[in-house]
Amino acid sequence: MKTPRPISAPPRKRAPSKRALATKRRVFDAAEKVFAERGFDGATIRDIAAEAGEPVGTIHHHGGGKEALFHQVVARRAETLAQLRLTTLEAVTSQPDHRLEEILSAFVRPFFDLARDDPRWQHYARLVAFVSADPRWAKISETCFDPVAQVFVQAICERLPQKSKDQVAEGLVFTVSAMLAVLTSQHRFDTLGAVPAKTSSQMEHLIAFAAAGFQT
Amino acid sequence: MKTPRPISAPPRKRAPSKRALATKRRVFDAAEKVFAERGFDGATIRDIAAEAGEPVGTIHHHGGGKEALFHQVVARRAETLAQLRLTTLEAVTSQPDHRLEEILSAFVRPFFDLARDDPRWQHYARLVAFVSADPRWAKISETCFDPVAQVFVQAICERLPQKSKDQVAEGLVFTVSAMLAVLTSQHRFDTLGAVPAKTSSQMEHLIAFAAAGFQT
DNA sequence: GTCTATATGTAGATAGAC
DNA sequence: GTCTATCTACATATAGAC
Repeated sequence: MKTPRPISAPPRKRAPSKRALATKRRVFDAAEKVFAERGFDGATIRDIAAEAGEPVGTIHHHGGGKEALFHQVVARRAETLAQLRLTTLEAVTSQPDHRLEEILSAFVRPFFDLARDDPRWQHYARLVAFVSADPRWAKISETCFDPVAQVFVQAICERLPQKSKDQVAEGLVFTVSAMLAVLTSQHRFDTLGAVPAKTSSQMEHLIAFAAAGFQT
Repeated sequence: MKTPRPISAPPRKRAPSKRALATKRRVFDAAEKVFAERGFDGATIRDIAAEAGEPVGTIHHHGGGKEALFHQVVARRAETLAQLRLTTLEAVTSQPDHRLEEILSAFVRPFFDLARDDPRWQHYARLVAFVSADPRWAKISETCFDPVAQVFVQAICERLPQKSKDQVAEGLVFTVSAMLAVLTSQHRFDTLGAVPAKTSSQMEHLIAFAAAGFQT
């Protein structure tokens, strides 16, 4: 049972100061970058501390241990991404004659747009790729990303009534895999293709590729 | 300059005994499994030793250090996979009216077939997924997998003359990403779809999906 | 909240007996 | 080739001064 806190008594936990919040943000940004570059096991608290310009103890204080820090860093931007995807989808599906490409774009494009200019979102994309690939983090995926994916599966099903939910889910997994490759594995394209490609056009190509695949 | 070894002098390196070769194979199989489950940084020499049922020193003796061991384990099965893909492709392109699906199948199917019954090839698939995703191992990908991928890019280009090499390379990266997802991330499909899907049908769906994407 | 110092465990690697 | 014992380094985590 929760006991309400008397107005005059000292709060159990004071609101953090502006300075403390700024420190925490620096710690999280640094963790995001280091985890993205080296993965969970390859990253060390000391690397993160050096990147943040903070002593090692501070990382533990704000992160609550390596694994808790990892969880929090992944969850931190998930809500922003989810909202952006859902409002974009809403704008599409409110049109009676919307196209499949627009639905897929609502899923893929927000992530590209965020990552295009902000290096922190580029780090986050790499982090998401790690989380998606490793069964060890399946629980994080389920809470942070699957609910929105389910909404998109539903939207695609309504647009393609002849397809089963399983077929659509399958196609979305294909699409997400390719999306993460574009966001995080530029080197793969550069070694196979003739000229280095631009991410923005890759995104358009991916949407067209996937739309054709879904409609098979 | 190489000095030829006189027939009567002792060789610099004796041929390994049958027993030594068997030990080495056990070490590599164990390393393959542990690296696949935990990634390079998450795996430890001691885990590998325990899995192989060998003392720690033996792992170093046959592997030559953690990173060298990793390289060797990835390279070990690459040649088998490459040959199987190339001969399958050969059989397809020797037919004058072959279909795009058959080319893609020649790339995707051998890996599925090997992994279907042999757990060691399943481990290897996970390992390849790790290697493909991490820029840190880009050099390994370039030597082990890119040459064959180039051949397939060429074959697809000849089948789709209206497409540029870059477009085809892009599509193949999309396809490889999705293929590795099917081979290694069954949990992704299970949480999104309604019923757990079978890998073999997923492979067929992937080929159809990708073929439609290429022909857009 | 911040920082220093330290406790405790375990990593990769090797030397040398067998 | 195989195995035991050990070296050295660095990991996470925490205790306690400020």
